[in-house]
Amino acid sequence: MGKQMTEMLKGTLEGIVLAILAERPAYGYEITARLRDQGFTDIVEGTVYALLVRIEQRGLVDVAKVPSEKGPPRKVYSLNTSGGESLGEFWSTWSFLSERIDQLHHRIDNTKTEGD
Amino acid sequence: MGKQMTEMLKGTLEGIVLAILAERPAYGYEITARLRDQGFTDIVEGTVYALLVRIEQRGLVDVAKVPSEKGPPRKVYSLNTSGGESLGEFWSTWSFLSERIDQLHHRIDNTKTEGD
DNA sequence: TTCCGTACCTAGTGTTGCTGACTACCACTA
DNA sequence: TAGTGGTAGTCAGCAACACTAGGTACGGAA
Repeated sequence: MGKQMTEMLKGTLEGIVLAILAERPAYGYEITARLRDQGFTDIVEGTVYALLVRIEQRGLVDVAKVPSEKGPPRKVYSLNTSGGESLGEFWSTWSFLSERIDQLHHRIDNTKTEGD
Repeated sequence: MGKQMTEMLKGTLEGIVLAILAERPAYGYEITARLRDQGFTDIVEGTVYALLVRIEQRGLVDVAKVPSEKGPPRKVYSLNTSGGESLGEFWSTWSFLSERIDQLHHRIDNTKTEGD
């Protein structure tokens, strides 16, 4: 997907992962797989794990170790109250940015169309 | 606006500035002012100038020095063909990301509402 | 035993926006 | 003359974050 996507994910990937956890608890390997299913094919595990460490240290998630039949124990993350608030802030920041960028997009379309 | 916005602007601010230049050519100080008018109150001049240097080095803009009555000469930037293409890539990357995040947002709303 | 899929972790790198300065030009004022 | 404020651009250093490119560990299949 390229460099542009990489840069654009900064700041949004955390929100995306929080949102995924808001749907239901999940562990790192699973989150990576879900991201890939949703089209973020280039996201690598290392990125997700580092992100999970960060949000755990900030206390946005609760962690439970669950044994797996197919490998090492899973660290299942679930969004707690603090994480829910953080997700709320993410949505408002995202909305702010999203609205302004969409405004720009439409203004430029008009500029092109009207040639003014 | 906080740290979250700072991170989220990484990767999008360049596209925003390209979009502003697509409306009409502008110089750094003016771009900063326009950004502030549009609600990006915390964006500082240094950030914009550094960004302009980058996109100039990548050949996305043409530059013209125009004397100013009120200070040093202005560097007026205008989007060239290459910049237009880059802006196009920005829109497609943005659309991709935007769609997926909005999908997540709606899914979570449904999760909350239906409580399932 | 070796390989593969699962599951997690880490050191180092590059890009980017911010902080907090600075230079330079001009007009106005004490 | 010196000082102030608005305009216009530049720079060094910092923090945050996604990526690169590895690594460990477990279990089952070849």
